[in-house]
Amino acid sequence: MEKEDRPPFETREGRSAEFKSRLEKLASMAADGIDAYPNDFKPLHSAADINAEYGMAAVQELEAKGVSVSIAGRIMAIRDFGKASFIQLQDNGARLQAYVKKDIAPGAYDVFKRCDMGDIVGVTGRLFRTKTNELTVEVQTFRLLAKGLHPLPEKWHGLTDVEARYRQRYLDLMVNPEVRDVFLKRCAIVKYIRDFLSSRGYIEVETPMLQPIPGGAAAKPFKTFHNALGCELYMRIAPELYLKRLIVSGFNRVFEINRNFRNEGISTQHNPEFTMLEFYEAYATYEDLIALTEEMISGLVRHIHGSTKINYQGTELEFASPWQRISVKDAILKYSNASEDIFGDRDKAFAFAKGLGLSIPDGLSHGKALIEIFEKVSEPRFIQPTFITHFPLDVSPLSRKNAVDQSVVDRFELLVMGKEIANAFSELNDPVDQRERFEAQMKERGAGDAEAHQMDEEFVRALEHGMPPTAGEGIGIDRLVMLLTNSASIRDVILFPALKR
RNA sequence: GAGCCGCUAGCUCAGUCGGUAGAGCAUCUGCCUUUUAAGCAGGUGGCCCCGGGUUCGAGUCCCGGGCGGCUCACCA
Repeated sequence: MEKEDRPPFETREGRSAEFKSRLEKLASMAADGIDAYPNDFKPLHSAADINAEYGMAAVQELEAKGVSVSIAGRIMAIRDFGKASFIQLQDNGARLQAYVKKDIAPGAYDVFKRCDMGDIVGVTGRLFRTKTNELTVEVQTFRLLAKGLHPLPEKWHGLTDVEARYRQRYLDLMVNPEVRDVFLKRCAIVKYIRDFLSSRGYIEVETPMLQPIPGGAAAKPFKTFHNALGCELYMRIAPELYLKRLIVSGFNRVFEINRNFRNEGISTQHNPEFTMLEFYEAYATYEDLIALTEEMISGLVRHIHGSTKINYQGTELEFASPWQRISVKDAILKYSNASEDIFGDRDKAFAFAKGLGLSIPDGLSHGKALIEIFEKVSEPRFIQPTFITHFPLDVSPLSRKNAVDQSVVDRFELLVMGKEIANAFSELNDPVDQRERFEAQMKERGAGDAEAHQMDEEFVRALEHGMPPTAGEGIGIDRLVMLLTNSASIRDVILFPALKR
């Protein structure tokens, strides 16, 4: 909409009575020469520090010391007594009460009377304890630092409308402390992982998000266009092929924590952009990564929860290692009445899959059919952390073949609550084999599999320069955070999840 | 993409059988100088998501659409 089409700011439709009343207070203060948005107030203390230092201090101790503080924060509650008021200030997630009395600081009181819930203010004064023993600042000076024009969500119920919480996440974070906690935990989780890998000699890198050929996973990409280059580019679906180029380059251990983009469905488990950790270690195998994964994640769970046991949506999960291991084949045999010959005979696999009610296109590869069967009969059964190993060759075009059974690869997926948390394999570093795998993928692409991997000549060329034997792994950070914060939806661990409009 | 559910005041929610649209909090006015969802009295505030239809009359019934949630499908 053009500016001219809009009614003036003050009278714009949809503005609440509160909004207008606050604008009037702004005007009244402007008339008195009070700046509603000054930037020269420097708080010397934080609410958290004051609580930590004096939260336990006795009344006599406070009075003897005469502790003066200056803090800033958002007014979250006002209890007004006419000529004195208690206000709750929220500062960086911590709260501290302040007491504003007319006779102590008449000027301050005059400004305060034109402040509202949600305004950000700065106060100075001495600490004391109220009758009910609450640590409180007796306000000597009071300044408005930023006027809020909208009322806060209701103080008791908070903001519960899910859509409003996602669209106006700042309000959600402001008034729902448990939401703030989720994102603080997310930060701690990512930091732990960074520190863990860094301490093992991994270097953190950033590789392209805009890629000419989207590779490293099977997924539908977002397409975009670069004007100056005059070419189509894709938002990455995985960083894998670039990280392996770095292993070729001589960085023996690299990792990246960053966004991937997949143009697919949205659900409680899927957001179009999501955060992935990928790490690659030269001279390691997928077996080494099993050990590393157990150590990293069980350590992480202990770090975040103080124990390796967590409760996720009513289910007890035990992360103390070692975790269960089972091959795709054994998992199918264990949880279905499949006969062993479905693994050697494509037609039998298809017949069995159809018997399960799976609709699989005729062109599908044998291995893909087996994975469909696995996902249907076995995957949901793995609640406790479990490594699923030895995936079919043709669903793993970037993995190294198993030395004993050439129909499977040296790969594992980590399942928790029946959901994939990690995916790792010994990397394919034979450029001839890699080219053949890509060619096989292109054939499947031609047969109608839009997610089959594309040929990436530049990547093969890098392998042709020699990549050391390497193992690599990807861990979905959002899903890991969901587990560790007991979140049912991925949107609860993403600050601004994808929404329409 | 399909099925189910939701959308009413700034927020949280009622709204019966189709008959003048409600409460609590917030806000405004008055009283109140130790409150803890402070209290008391009084007031303001509505595109009932949007568009059609049925009806004397629609927040309510019917049809279509929008946005969101959950489940399923796809995917990590």
